[in-house]
Amino acid sequence: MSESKSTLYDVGDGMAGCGPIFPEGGFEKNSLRKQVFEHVRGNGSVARSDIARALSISAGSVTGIAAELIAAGLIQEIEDPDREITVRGRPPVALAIVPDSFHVIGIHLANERHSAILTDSIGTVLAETTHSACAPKRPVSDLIDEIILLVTDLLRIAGMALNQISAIGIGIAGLVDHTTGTVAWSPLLSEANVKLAGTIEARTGTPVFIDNDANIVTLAELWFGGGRTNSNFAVMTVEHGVGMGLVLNNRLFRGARGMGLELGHTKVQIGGALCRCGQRGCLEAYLADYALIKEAASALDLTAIGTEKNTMERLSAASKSGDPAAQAIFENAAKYLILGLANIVQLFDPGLIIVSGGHIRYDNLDNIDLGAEAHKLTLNSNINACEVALHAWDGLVWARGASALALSAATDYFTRESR
Amino acid sequence: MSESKSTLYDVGDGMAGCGPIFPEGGFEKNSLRKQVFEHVRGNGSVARSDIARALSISAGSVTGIAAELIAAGLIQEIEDPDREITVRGRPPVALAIVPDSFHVIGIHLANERHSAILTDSIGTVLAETTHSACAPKRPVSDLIDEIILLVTDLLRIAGMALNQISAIGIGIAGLVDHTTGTVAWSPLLSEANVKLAGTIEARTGTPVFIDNDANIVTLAELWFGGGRTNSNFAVMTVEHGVGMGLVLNNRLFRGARGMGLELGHTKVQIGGALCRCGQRGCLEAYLADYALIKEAASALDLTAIGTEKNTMERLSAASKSGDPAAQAIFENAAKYLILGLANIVQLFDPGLIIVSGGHIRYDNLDNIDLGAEAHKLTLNSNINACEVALHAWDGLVWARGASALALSAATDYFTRESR
DNA sequence: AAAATAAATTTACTGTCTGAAGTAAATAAT
DNA sequence: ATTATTTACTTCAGACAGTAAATTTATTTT
Repeated sequence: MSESKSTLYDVGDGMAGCGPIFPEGGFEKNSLRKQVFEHVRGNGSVARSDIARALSISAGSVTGIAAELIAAGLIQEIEDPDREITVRGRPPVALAIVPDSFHVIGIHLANERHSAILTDSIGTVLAETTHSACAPKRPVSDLIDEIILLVTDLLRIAGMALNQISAIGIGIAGLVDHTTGTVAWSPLLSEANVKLAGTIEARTGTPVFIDNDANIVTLAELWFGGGRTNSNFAVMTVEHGVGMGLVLNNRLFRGARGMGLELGHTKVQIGGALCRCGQRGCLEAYLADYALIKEAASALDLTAIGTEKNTMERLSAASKSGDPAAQAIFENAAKYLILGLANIVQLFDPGLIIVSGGHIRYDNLDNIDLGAEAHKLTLNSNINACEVALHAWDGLVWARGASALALSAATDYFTRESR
Repeated sequence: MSESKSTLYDVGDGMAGCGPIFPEGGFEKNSLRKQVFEHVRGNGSVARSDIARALSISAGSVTGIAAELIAAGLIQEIEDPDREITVRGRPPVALAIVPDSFHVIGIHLANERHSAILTDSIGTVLAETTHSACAPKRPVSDLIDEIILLVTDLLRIAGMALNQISAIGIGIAGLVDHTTGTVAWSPLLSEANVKLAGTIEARTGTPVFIDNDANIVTLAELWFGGGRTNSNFAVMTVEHGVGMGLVLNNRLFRGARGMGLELGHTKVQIGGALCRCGQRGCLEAYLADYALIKEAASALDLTAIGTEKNTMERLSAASKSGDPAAQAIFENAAKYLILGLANIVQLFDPGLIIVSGGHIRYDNLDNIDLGAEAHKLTLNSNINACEVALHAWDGLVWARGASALALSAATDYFTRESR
């Protein structure tokens, strides 16, 4: 029975390349062109012979595909930076992504503020901007104007034009159908079933892809975070609400009908605490920021002063300075966090759960071995315990995740068959 | 917002063919050979031109593939049974599976009795047998002897030899890793981490595939039950324990590491009722047969007389004849059943949940609109309500599901590329 | 009998990938 | 210095899956 542990990742992983690193000989049905491109991107710089070995394909194929990708301006031969150990034989020639072969934009739309970044083809952020957004529940046309403003601003900062952008990824809170590009419902919109992707696509002439909050955080982990080296992992987000995302086989799992994975609204108590969704016993009602604030309002005198973030900070400070009521609130929340983790393990059995979000800055979670605690609540016949990691991102997570959405689409486009 | 409903399926669906029916133009990456074979099997009898249209492939490919499959003895041209409406043009020639092109065996191993069936390539049961099994926790060698006995018996009844069997599927309670063919833990075995598939394979010289209880019930639904026409559905089983299975895109979902989907041990109450797994608050502890029997023992005088099945029948009879304590027990269980359904909807959002098991014969569940009740416990922004169906199978479900496991493997083998 | 129609087959062709043979560029041994 | 060895890369014929279009086949309608 292996050990479980909680670790706190730094932002970024300091590794070469970006994007998921596919395990050796992954049984992808993808075209070799895409596999080779992704392998180069994932590893930073690799020789043709390494690619052939890693992907178990013939050397001849690699030569041909590399030639095509070089001709298309997507990859290039480089001087191998870390090459000293001279062995016999013809020295390998390292291949690397041409960073400015294409560019994408990632946008996050939220209640208080929108953020957007512009990245090159390896995900390096070339420009970023944040606009405050205070009007909740606006009509679509207003939101579209805000998006266009973000894009214009970003392009101005980067000194680029719209036609240099290959794809735009958008993350938005609510129920989003990624495949159709529709927002079924969002706290930001007064209308329902909005074909947001299509509209922005028409306005910008650029392919647009949208997904919900939890999925883009998960994509951020897969492309730039602790999930890069894991083929299978879950992400649990604790913020204003509670969400989750799942990566299976290096791919974002979107469930049967694109919805689902609403961990925050699974019931953990019959007739339990009242949730903002109007029902009782939702996990969120015991764990999310708004639930803690509600408790804080009755237990302490932190009544409705300042923003949610501000209140959480004060509650956290009170807890850390020894206030028993504040401590009790966090302790109770931790219990339900562990219960949520245990249920994820029981249902999905991922090897790793990344707990992501600003929340974890407040609780004293570093003192708790979340993995071990969750393991206590799962069938002990579950031989391989699940690792639990905490990951405190900065405010750009969502925009980065959204850019991953765009990067992935652009990759598909540029490496598609029979060009 | 669409209506939700509960329906009670009859055993079998009375449709032609067997196996999942893939929706038109499904984006399978499978070889055309397999797609064509599965389309013919799923539809009973189809013309070449229909296949080409349904799968969006060229008529030429169908001709070639059909020729190969006919040469291999897998399919044949038949007189179209229901063909009267004569239209202009060359009449289509119907293709159908050759039923005795290959045969498989499906075995279910359980505490009280083992069952096994022998089927042809379209899943028609040619022979069945049931052996009582009373020794719990035996060493592997004993279980293997029992399996060999089942197989020998079955072959004798069918008048066939082992070398005429293309694959054997085995379903067993416990934690099973389908990919490696290992039983990590089972209530039937005194040992752990048993390489059961490999051992039986060596003994019989036939490919063997194993999976757990819940997955083979799900396979039975996918191949022979109400799930055939649904690409995405979940199965919830309520028996001695509570389990679930999930079909995504016509394929059994086995999660990240082959384990998972342990719905019965997700926690629905912190510090709740004691479960047989030793923990508190598991869904199973409120819903499974053993939990109800435990309650019945204290509320009524049904103390430990007779088998579990017997006790459940008496409890059910008491409830139906108006005993308030018995009724209260079932009412409480129904609440947790609905909670379980709601959590499945919230996490997986399948279009259909099939509640499968003998349990549903006892409760008065036909009076409850489970779909509507579960929908009350989910986010109402979940636009498409989930249908809930009850399916009372006979005792051969598991053996049928196990045979589907074998059928699917045999199909892969016979339709594989470059034979 | 001829025209129309639909099904099935044949044929030429495309794109992807492999395997084997050959070329290039370095180090090691003599 | 020359030759052998080793490894990286390239070239090319060919297998294979699949398509699209022309052709043949079988039937009904006129």
